[in-house]
Amino acid sequence: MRIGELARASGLSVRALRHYDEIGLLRPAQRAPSGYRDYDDGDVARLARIVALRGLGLSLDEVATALDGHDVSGAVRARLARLDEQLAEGAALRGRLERVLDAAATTDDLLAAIEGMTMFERHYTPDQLAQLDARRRALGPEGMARAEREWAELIEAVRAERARGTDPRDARMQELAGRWRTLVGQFTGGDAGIERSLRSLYEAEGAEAASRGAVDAELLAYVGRALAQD
Amino acid sequence: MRIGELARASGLSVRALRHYDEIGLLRPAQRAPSGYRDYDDGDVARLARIVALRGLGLSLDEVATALDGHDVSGAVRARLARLDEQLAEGAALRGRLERVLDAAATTDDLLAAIEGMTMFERHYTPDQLAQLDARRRALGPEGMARAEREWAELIEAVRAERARGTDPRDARMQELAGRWRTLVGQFTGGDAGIERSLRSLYEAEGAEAASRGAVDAELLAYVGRALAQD
DNA sequence: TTGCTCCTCACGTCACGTGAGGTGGC
DNA sequence: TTGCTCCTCACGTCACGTGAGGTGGC
Repeated sequence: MRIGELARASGLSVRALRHYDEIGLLRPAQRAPSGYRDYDDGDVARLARIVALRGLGLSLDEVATALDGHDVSGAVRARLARLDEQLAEGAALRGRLERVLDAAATTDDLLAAIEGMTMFERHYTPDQLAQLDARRRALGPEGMARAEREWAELIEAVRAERARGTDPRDARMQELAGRWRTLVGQFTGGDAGIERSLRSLYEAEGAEAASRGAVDAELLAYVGRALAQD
Repeated sequence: MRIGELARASGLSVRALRHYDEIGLLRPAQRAPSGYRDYDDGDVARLARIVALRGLGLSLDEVATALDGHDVSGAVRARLARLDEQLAEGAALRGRLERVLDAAATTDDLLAAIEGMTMFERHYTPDQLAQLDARRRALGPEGMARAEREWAELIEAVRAERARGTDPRDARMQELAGRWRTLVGQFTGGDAGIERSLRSLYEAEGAEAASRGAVDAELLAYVGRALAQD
């Protein structure tokens, strides 16, 4: 059997068969005096196994090892384990892509969202990220929009008091500090680990970057003084 | 900012940054007289976006196009579509791997199962494969074991009648032909498309290969004559 | 002068695809 | 002699890792 015939029969390219020869995976039984490769029945049978194992996503190296060492089922099990990892990673990435597209209308928003997400992922553990995500989903789109509005109003109100020079111990500021605590609690869900990660995020990245420009270090310090009054 | 510093800050390797320079993705703003790369704030900002988009699984080419053409969200959407395809393929492969491992105890069984599956996949459409799979799952493990036993007994009985020279029109063979029809019907579920695919499988691959050695062409012809009696 | 950081080649990776240039078989 | 099939190099792919051999900066 010549190489073109075997290629047609197997659905592989002639180049692929030459490659298998080069790396020693499938050496034809003979060479004609002209130099033509001559495959026999044993070669055809071996190729069938090669094609089968390749179809399961094994590398040529793994195929060679499996066929020669006869631990095919070990190789298949290893492949399954690897595939499961890949699928898990793929699913995680899919979630990220969808969240990014959800969060962003413009290109700048989108890049900001990606960068924010990356920053987030540096400071929260995968478990914590899953918790936060679950809480967001529980809120639903209107719930999230409401939370964002509440934060924006609260920050605006604090900024105004600060501009007026209100003392942090003043009753008006104490009321705002109470609302602040409630909203933070809504975010952390009262989880101590998430609180710690949140603090580390603000310390490492700075208030502006961590809040995506919503607050600055001075404003946060002012709120901090009001919170410290209780 | 020199290259080592930027590498530490970004978490990339020095080599990767040089590579980005080589392909024009991130050219440092300046070179020191010594030839040292000198990155400025703009470079750092661009790198942040590069890292962000790479983290979503875009190729460097796509990252460059997205950043220069400003269609980042298009690129992200395209990536999501590609990822969905990959995940679907991965899920299909996972199913194949599990079925293969389920079906096979020894290495030879396993290779036979893979080759049989590949042959199957050449003759049935994906929809038909899904139907067959659903029917198998509905049967459950005991159901499948029973069906296999029934086939084995039936084939043995037919072989015995043939060896004795029984006429296909004989009542004993007519009874066996009836059981044969029932079992085939159980497999095809009465679906005409699957019947056609089954026929094409046997014609193209031959009775022995198609039945994985359970029957040969002569036995099948003998049963065919009995079935033709009605 | 000694470490440290930087520089430019340039090969290797994986499984082939794609020519280029040449020869055997009917 | 003419197509067809085959042959052997050898480069290109993707995103770098990994030396080799050499030089600037404190």
